[in-house]
Amino acid sequence: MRKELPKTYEPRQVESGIYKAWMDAGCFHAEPNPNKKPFSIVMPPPNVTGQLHMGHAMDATLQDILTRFKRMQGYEALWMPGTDHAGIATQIKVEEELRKNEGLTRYDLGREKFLERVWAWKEKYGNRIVEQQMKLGASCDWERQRFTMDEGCSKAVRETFCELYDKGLIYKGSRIINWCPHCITALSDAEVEYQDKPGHLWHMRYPLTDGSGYLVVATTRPETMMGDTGVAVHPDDERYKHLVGKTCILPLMNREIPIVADEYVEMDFGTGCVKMTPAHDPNDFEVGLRHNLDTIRVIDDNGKINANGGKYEGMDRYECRKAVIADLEELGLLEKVEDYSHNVGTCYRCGTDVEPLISAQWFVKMAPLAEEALRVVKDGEVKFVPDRFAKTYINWMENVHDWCISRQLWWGHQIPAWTCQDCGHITVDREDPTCCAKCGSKNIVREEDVLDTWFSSALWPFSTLGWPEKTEMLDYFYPTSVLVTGYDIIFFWVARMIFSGCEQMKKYPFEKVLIHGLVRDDKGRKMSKSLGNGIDPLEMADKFGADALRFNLITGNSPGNDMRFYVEKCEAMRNFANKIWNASRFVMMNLTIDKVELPEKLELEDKWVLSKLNTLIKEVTDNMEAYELGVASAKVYDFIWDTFCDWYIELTKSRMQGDDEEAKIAAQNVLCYVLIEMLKLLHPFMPFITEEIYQALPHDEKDTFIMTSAWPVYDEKLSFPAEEAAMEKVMDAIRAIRGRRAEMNVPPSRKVKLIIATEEQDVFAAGIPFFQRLASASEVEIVQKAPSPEGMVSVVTHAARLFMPLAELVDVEQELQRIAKEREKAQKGLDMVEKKLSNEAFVSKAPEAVVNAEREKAEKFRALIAQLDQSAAAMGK
RNA sequence: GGAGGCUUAGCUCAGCUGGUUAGAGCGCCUGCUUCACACGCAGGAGGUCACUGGUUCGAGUCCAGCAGUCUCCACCA
Repeated sequence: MRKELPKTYEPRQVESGIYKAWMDAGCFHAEPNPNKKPFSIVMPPPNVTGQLHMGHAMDATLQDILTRFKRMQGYEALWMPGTDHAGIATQIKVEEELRKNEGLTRYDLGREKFLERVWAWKEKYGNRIVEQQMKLGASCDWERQRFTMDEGCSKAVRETFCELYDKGLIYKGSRIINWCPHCITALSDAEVEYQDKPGHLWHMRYPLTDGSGYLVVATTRPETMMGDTGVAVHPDDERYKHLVGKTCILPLMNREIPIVADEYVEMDFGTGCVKMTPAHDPNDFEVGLRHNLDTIRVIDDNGKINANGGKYEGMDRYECRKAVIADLEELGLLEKVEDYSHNVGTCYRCGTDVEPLISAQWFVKMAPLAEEALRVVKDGEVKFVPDRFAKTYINWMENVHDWCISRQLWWGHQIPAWTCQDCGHITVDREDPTCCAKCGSKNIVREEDVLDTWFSSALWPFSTLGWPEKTEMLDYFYPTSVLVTGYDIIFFWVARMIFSGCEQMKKYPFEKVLIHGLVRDDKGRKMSKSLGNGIDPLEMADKFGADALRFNLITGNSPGNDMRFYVEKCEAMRNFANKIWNASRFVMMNLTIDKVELPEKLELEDKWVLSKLNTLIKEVTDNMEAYELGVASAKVYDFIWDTFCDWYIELTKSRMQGDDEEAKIAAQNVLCYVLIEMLKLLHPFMPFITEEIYQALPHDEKDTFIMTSAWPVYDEKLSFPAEEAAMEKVMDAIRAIRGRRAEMNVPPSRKVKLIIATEEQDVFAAGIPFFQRLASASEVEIVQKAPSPEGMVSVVTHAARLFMPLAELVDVEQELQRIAKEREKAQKGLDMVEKKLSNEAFVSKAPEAVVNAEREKAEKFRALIAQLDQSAAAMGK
């Protein structure tokens, strides 16, 4: 059963096997269990088109750590996985393939055939990202894996749509929306990214109809002027007051348009006259409504000028811009051109400039939904970690506009609405209707559009648990415990899940939202395809191990903050894994026990390490529960490397390599015990190596896997503060000797007798073997009274004076100087502490524990100074 | 225009509810083939915690202001 371990840990050789073993044993599966408390996370569904990137890796690692931690704590822990159909992204991908391979467009195939192709594509590639997550060790309940367009989710979408429609919270209307001429679909506000782009402000003359002159309007978008249906000025603007109510002539179109007064106009921007294009600008649209202006759309769905654009018909919008300018110039109507940089909305999928245009679309009425969604966050029922993101959320939710949910795509949930060709009534139903609900006509036509992808993801926390059916899963796991995601999708997703949960379930979807930052490259740039600076997480996992990658991604960074990815850090974490590996090899070397049991008689060093471990358990648990995963992992790292490897293992060597069988077995037991507990604490972070080692160690029969074993708990009986302090005194002395020897270039191979003068003879007596092994002492003598310093190199700690007969290295003068220097340092420390203690206010106001700690500190300094003085005095002779 | 983050060792970052002699990784310097590990061991150098005030017995940590920097939201044609 016990395996021989190779000298270097080879993650590649063990990871997939371990993962398979977990899967085969059904370790990740969760079921409603009345005897356990539920813990649940729904995975942000990655796009089926997606390739795993560092952001996914971090997101998944965080969720996996939380899930594994809670599972070990005895919760019924569900991590619900799935993928997103990703409307635009997937459709574009398949369309591209179609064009490249067969020279066809989706229109050539027709809706039905095209959708068959997309489904086929999804079947072929859609699971790629899932397999990639498995490589990282994601402990999802894969049996429950969902897809936003599977039967259940589709049912949830339809139910939600119908309910909201019936409540009047979904409506169809003609509004100004954001249109992507490349993707040829409407977008929601959230899907528009604004970029500062250099442009121009063109000043154009619009002649007055009465021939008395002209107005000058300033615009960044001359190509929309064919759609102008008015000019607006500010009501208080003295320059133009006399013109309000009159008309002017729209150049190039020779259309008479009214001059209106509206407060929207800023008097001191541009010329104070604004051309009104209600069909292509949201502000103009509002003004148009107030003044009854016509709405003339001049740009079509492809971004080309339509028939309303007169002679410009058929031109691309930017081509048209040039033509319009040229024509105006020729007519002498272009007054001037200024450079002007302004924000241009672009499509978050393809980067094309978004065209605001008026269009008939479906919307979710947000104001009523936002109310409860705001309340649950403001009242703290849903908490953001870190909580500053609650502010971001609240601010957005308070200013939210109606959500445009219709998309002119084929891949997605088709809107369940049928328009009657006879009476115009719209029938919305859970079952496909055969006739108009109002007039009974069979002449009804279904909406072509599909819903925004985020409409279905908004339902994810309950649709994946079976809603709209009443299921046990829903009962047990909803609301979910925590949602983990990046700050970049708070608006897209988190906000929408919250109001959807509140509305459909009458209960918020999760209690906590753990927000993480972006993983950037080593120069702090966003990783992106176009920059080519992305680092493939799987490549890193392959090279350094999934554990090293995971540890890298969470150690030493904090929630909500971006991090930079350094390959070197992966290396360091790989080294850490190897360190654990070798520590385990040491423990297993000459292992003679089959069962781990703490011995009755514990040595000083045993109590020291157990006590430290006990503290670690408490702290790490607290940190994990507070979502301070980076701090928790760093503490485990420090304990393993420093406390366990650099000290405890070394401290056990004298027993391990000695002749006392009983002592050897005791040491083995403590070593094994501490190692296993450490591995448990590390397991959520580094699942593979901890499992691999656990399998090789004697362990509790009922825990087949470390991943199913219980999380360590703080144990009062294993707390030994006195022994901890005593051991530290010995360690201090060892460090001091090592330092002293290094300073004088005494090689470790040169063993020297050590004389320890101390009041605490018992403590140091227990440390004798350690001085021999770790401080190159040939023999150790413990005395009460210091020996003559003649021919001795000495070093002092607060608890002891240490002497080494190294006559040829002794330089009394130098020695005295060194002592003086150390004394000065100690005195400084003492002064500081004494100053505090002599401060009446400090003593009376600070907590007793703090004051006592200061007193102890003062004692230590005094002791150290006393020792130094004795040494100096002895030498002065 | 509004909101927020960041500023701590040469580099990248931790530092949770105020009490440490301010930490880590990498890098750097000096030793070491010590029988778990050179993906290692021991020792060391390196920081007025951006700046200015305030609160407090006590501030890297809280408050105000200021500078630099980054991000998000809104947006005046």
